[in-house]
Amino acid sequence: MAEDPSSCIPYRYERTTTAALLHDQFSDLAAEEETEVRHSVAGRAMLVRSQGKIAFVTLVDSSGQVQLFARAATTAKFKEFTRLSLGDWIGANGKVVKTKRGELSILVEDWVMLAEARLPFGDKWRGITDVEIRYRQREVDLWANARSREILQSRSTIISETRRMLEEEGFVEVETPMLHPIAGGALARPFVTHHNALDMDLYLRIAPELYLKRLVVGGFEKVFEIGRVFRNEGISPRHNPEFTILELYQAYADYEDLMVSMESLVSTLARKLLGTTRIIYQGKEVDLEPPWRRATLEELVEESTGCAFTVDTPVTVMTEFLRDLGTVPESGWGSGKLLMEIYEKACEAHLWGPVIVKDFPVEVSPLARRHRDNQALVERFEVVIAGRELANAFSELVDPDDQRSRFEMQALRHANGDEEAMTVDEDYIHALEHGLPPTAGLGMGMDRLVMLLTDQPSIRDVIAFPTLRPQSRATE
RNA sequence: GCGCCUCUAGCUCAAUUUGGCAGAGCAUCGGACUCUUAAUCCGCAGGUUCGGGGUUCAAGUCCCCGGAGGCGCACCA
Repeated sequence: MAEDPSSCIPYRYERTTTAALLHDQFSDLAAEEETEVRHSVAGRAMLVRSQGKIAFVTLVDSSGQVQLFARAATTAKFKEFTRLSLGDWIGANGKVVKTKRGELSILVEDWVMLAEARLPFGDKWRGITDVEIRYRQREVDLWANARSREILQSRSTIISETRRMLEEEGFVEVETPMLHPIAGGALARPFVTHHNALDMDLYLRIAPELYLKRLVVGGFEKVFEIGRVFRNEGISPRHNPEFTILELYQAYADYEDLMVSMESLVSTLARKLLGTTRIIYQGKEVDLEPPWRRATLEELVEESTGCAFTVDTPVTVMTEFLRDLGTVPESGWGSGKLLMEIYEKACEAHLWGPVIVKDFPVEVSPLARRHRDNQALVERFEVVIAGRELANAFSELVDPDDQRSRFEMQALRHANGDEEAMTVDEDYIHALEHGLPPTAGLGMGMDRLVMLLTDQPSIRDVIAFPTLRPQSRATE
């Protein structure tokens, strides 16, 4: 039997405190004061300052950092201690003291190597900035750059707080299939995979929407799911092929109810995370304090273009206008799609928000219920913050016949080459025939919410392992 | 997919508008140092300047081809 080469590394280490706890408990210690309190800490040696017969190491753990103070006379394996590399994991034990300069420290008596960092970790002051390393070797980025850790920590907090708040409101968290026989619930190109035993193609889900509403049919009056969805589209600072979505459905409610829910959810998260609703995103202030501005899509289009376009505006007029904006409309686009395009081209990016944009054309909303006052529109709203769509919600379409004709319209487009269009989902229509009560539903991109609340310009910074082009052999 | 920009030591970056011996800080390695905070000081070592071709007496620098990445546009959340 070969000997375990890491036999000098212990299998466990019993630490008695963390960096943050030490600072909490011993902040009023005077400089040069030595306590009799003994503690064990563990973490990574980030800086080593060796000075002859004494040495200092800055130890970093997930809570923060604390200094280790070693003396040749009293510290075990002192010589080895002074030769620690940046990044080595160690456990150290000793009394809690403050140095002459007033730095809280563990006066190390005994310590043990927990893992060696064999590979270099970059500039100790500037960390790592090369995106190749930052994203491809995320473990290096995470410990070289404290901010990267903080962002992922915030992501975790945002998602768990969201979950907690929804549960408090009586929502039940559920899980629905990731593998769909029909990719539905959103307008997007899916990833295709194959099931061997059934010999059938399956699609990675582009949205959990249809299954969640089937659960409402089944009697779950308030459900939500926080999970990954997959869309086979380009990669950009705001798009990752897999991203995390929150979807929730509430029976007996309409889209007006969800506007209030959104305001409350997002502003509460901001207060929890940042202590304020007045946040800074990329140098500009956004005030998330409710109520948010509410305006219809048509109002906003008029505001930014000066033209009172509606779904009743002749197709030729809007086509002409879009051409002037530099967009070539496709032949199948009706007035609703054209209006939506004008909004997205001329309007959305300029809305700093938060703005609740409401009442969309029925043509671009195949799953939303018709507006109670205008049959050409649907009761749908999007939340726009910092020029980006953060959430999309509507009063759900509950009528199976209307749903079928909407699906058929989509299927026609799909047949004409629009790969993002839906196809007819008979199982879903069947479910609606069992009766979906009045229901409101919402989808929110959690990654974008994290970007907003952590002031990050790129979605890659809020995802631990973002999708990257495979590394080519040429660079290896 | 199209446009703009970037690539130099392990890391972070220099290398004059107008080509002239490829450098610094940190990290590594050797040494000094009993209160440091990116410790300091002395010393050693460290390079296919992304790859290939061209112009030139001379190319990191100029030109062409290719590669990798970033940003913007487009689709979406």
